[in-house]
Amino acid sequence: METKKIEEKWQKYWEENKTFKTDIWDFSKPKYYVLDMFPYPSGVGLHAGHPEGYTATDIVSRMKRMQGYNVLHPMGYDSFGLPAEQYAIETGNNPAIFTKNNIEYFTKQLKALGFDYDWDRVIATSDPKYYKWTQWIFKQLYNDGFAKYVDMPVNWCEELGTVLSNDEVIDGKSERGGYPVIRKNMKQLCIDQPKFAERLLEGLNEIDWPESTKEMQRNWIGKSTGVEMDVDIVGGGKFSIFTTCIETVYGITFFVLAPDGDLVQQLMPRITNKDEVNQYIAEVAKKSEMDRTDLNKGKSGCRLEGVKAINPVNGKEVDIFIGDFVLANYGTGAVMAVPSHDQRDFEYAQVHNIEMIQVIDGADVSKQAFEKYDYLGKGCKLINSEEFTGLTVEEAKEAITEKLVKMGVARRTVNYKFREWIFARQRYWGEPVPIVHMEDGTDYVLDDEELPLELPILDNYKGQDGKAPLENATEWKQYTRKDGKKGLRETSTMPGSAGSSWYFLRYIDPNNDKEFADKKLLEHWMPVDLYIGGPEHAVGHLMYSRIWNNYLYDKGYVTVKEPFKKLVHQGMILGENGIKMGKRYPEYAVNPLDVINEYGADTLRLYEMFMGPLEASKPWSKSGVEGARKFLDRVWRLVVESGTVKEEENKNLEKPYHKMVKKVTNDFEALAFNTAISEMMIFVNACNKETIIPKEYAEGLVKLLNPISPHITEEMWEILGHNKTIAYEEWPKYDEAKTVDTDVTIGVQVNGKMRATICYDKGASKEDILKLALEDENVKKHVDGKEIIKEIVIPEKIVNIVVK
RNA sequence: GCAGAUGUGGCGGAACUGGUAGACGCGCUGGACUCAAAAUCCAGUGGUAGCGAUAUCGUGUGGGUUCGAUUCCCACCAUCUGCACCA
Repeated sequence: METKKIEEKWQKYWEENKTFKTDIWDFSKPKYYVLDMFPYPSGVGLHAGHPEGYTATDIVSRMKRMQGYNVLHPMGYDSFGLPAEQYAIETGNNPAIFTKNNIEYFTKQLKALGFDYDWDRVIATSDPKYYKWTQWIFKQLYNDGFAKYVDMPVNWCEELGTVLSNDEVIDGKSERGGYPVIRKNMKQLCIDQPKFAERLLEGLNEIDWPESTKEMQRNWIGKSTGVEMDVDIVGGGKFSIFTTCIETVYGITFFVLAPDGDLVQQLMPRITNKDEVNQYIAEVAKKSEMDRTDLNKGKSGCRLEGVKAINPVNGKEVDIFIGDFVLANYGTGAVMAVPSHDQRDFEYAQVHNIEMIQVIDGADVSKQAFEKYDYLGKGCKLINSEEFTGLTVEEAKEAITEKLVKMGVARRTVNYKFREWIFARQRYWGEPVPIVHMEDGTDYVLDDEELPLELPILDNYKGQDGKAPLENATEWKQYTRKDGKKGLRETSTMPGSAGSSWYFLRYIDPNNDKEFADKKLLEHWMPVDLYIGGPEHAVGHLMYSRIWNNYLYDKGYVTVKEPFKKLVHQGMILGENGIKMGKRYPEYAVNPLDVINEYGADTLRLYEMFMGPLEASKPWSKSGVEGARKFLDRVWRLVVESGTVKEEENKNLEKPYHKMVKKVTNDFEALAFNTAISEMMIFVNACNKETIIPKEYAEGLVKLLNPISPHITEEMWEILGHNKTIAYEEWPKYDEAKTVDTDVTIGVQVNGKMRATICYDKGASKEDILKLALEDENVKKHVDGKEIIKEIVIPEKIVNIVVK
C-alpha cells in the first residue's frame, strides 16, 4: 500500500472537485455545524495535540454528511497575537507578512491531514475584511454602553508596556515573557461583563458542556448573595460593606478599607497618623499582584488613627484599618471584620492585637475562627447578640437582615467576582479601536462607512517609552471628521480574544460585505452543534464568546442565546515518558508531520483516535502508531488483496457485521472512537477466518472506517468499483434483529463465586437455565451436600446459587 | 484551603441502567513460513499453587449495602486541572 501516493491523490481529488464545499443556502437537508477551536498560526506549525481534536470533529462531520446532513465544518485562523508582533519588532517587517506565511504553512499541514474543511470559507481574524465586523460589533457594544472608558486599577507590565487582563497574569508575572506586573490606576476601555453575569449563569443550565468547565465559569462569575450595609463614621461620612454573613454582625470588632480606594483619601484630613498611612499606601502601590497574595500573607495593614466607625446594629464604635487584602475593585472596597468567625479576620486581629467577640456558639474560638463553613446547617445558635441571642444562625440571618433593612441602613444584594473586561492593549497586532478622541473632549465612534479602520504600516513596531506602538503612526493618528472637527485616534488595539469571540458566526457567511452574516443563514445554522477544543479556554474564550453572542441575541442579530450547544475538550497528548510535551523535554515531543511521512495521515488519525477516550490525556507510543498502521494494512489486504471479497453471502459474518455497524454508529455519535475502532478490529479478525467476504460487508467496513482514515478508504472504494468519492455515500444501516445473539453464555455462581459458564438458547425458561446450571460438574461439586437457600436466575445475565 | 476530575495486567485502555473483570491494541512467549532476517500467519499470555481439571487472590486504601460491587453509599490516600486573603 503506497500511503503517500494514495493520500496525495485523494487530497488533490477533494480539492479539485470541491468535495467538501458546503452549500450554505441548501436548507432542504437537516444542518449540522461542527466546529474546531481555530489555531493561532504560530511559526512552529501543528503539534501532536492539534490532530486529535481536529480528527474527532472530522469523523463526526464525515459521518453526518454520509447520514444525509448538510454539514458545516470550517477552519480559520486566530491570527492576531504577540509572536507576530515580536517578530515585527525584531525584523522591522510588517507582521501581516509573517502571519500570512504562517497561515500558508498551517494550511498545508492541515491539508496533509486530510480534513474535510470547506477551504472556501477560511477566515483570519487579522484580515481587514474580517476585523471590519469585529470593529462593527464593538461599535454596537460601545453605543449601547456595554463598552466604555472606566478609571480602574489594572495590571500594568512595564517591560511589555501594556495592560494585561487577569488571565494573562500568572503568579504576578506576565503570561508571555514572565515579566513583573504591578497594579496601577488608568482609564481603561472596558466591556461591562457583570451586566451579563446573571444570564451567563442561567445559560449554563441549558448547554451540554463538561461539568468542570461549567463549574469553572460559575466560579469565575463568582456570584454571592448577601447584604450591603451602610456604616457611619464618627464625626460624619459613611461607607458600605458587603457581607454574606450578616449573622455575625455583633461580632464586628473592626473594619478594613482598600488602601488604594477613594475613601481613604476622603478621610485623610481627619487621620492623625497620616505619615504612617501614606507610607503604607505607597508600599502597597509598589507591590505586584503576587506580593499582595502569596508573599504577603502576613496580614499587613495600618490602623487609621483618629477615625472610628459605628456598627449600625448596636451603635458600637470600632477601629478602621486599611489592608491590602481588601481590593478596591471588588465589592464595595471595604469589609467588616469578625475575627471569631472568619479565619482571615482572626489572623489579622492577632497580628494587630484586636479584640474578638464570639457570636455563634458551638466551638472554641481561641485558637482559630469558627467559620460559616462549619457552623451553617448545624443548628448553631447566636450568643452575645442582644435580641437575636438564642436564634439559630439561619433564623438570625433573616431576622438581622430584616431589622437592618427596616432601619434603612442595609439592602439585600448580589455580588459578583466577575469584573470589567479590559478591552484595550498597548499593542500593534490587534484590531484598531474605532474611536477618536476629539479636540473638544468628546469621544467619537467611526461611522460604518469608515470601517474597517485598518492598521497602518509602521517603520517601528515597538512603542516608545511604554506607549502604544500606534502612537508611532503620527499621520494615521490624526483624524478629521466630515464636519471638519479634528481629533486623535485611540491607539490601543483590542485584546486577542476579540476576534475569536464571534468567529463561529462569520464562518456561516464569511464573504458578506453588507453585514457580519446574513440573518437567515444565522437563524438556520446556529447554534454550533458540536464544539471541540482544549480545556485551556474554559473561562477566557468560551466566556467572551457567550457574552458577545448573548449581546447579539439581545439585538436580534442571532436567534440563539447560547452559541455552543455541545462542548467537548480533547485531552492532552503527553510524551512517551507520560510528561507534557514541550520545552522541558523536547526529545519526547512528537511532530505530526514526521508521523505522516513515516506512516501516513490515515495512520496518525487512526492512532490518535484509538489511544483512549477523547477527553483523557494519554501518553504517545511509537509502537501504538505501528499497531494502527498494521490494522490499516490488514484491512487493505482483506479488501484489496485477499480475493475473498465476493458477491456471495456468508451467514457467519452476518452478526459480527451488524453488531459492528451498530456499535460504530453509536460510538461515533458519542465520540467514543477508541471502542468504535476496536469493534472494527473485531470484525476484521472475524473476516480473516473466512474465505468469503460478502461485498456488501466489505463496502460497509470501508464506509465505517472512512471518517477515521479517509484516504485509504477512498482508494479502496474506488478499487471496489466506484467512480466517485465515498464522502456522500449512504451511511451503513444495521438490522437490530441481526445484532442479537441467539445463544447466550452466562456465568454460574455459587455463593457469589464464579464456578462455571453455561450456554443455552435465548428464550429458555428460568427453570431450564437453573436445571442446566445445576447439571454442571463443577457447580455440583460446590452444591452437593449443602442446603440450597436461594436460587437467583437472571436470564442473559447470571445464575447465582446460595448454599449453606 | 475551595471546586472539578481521575485511580483497573508489563503498557494504552474495555466493561450497557450492579450480573462471566481485563474487550481491542501494544509488548512478551512458543510455533509455521524462510538459508536467515523482516513482514505475515497460528497458539498462548493478571498474580500465586498445580502436569492438569481446578483452587485462591485480584479494579488506589479501609468500611458498608447486596445473592452478587470496577459500578451504589461513607471515610481516607494519591495524582491531575482550575481558582484562591472574594468579604
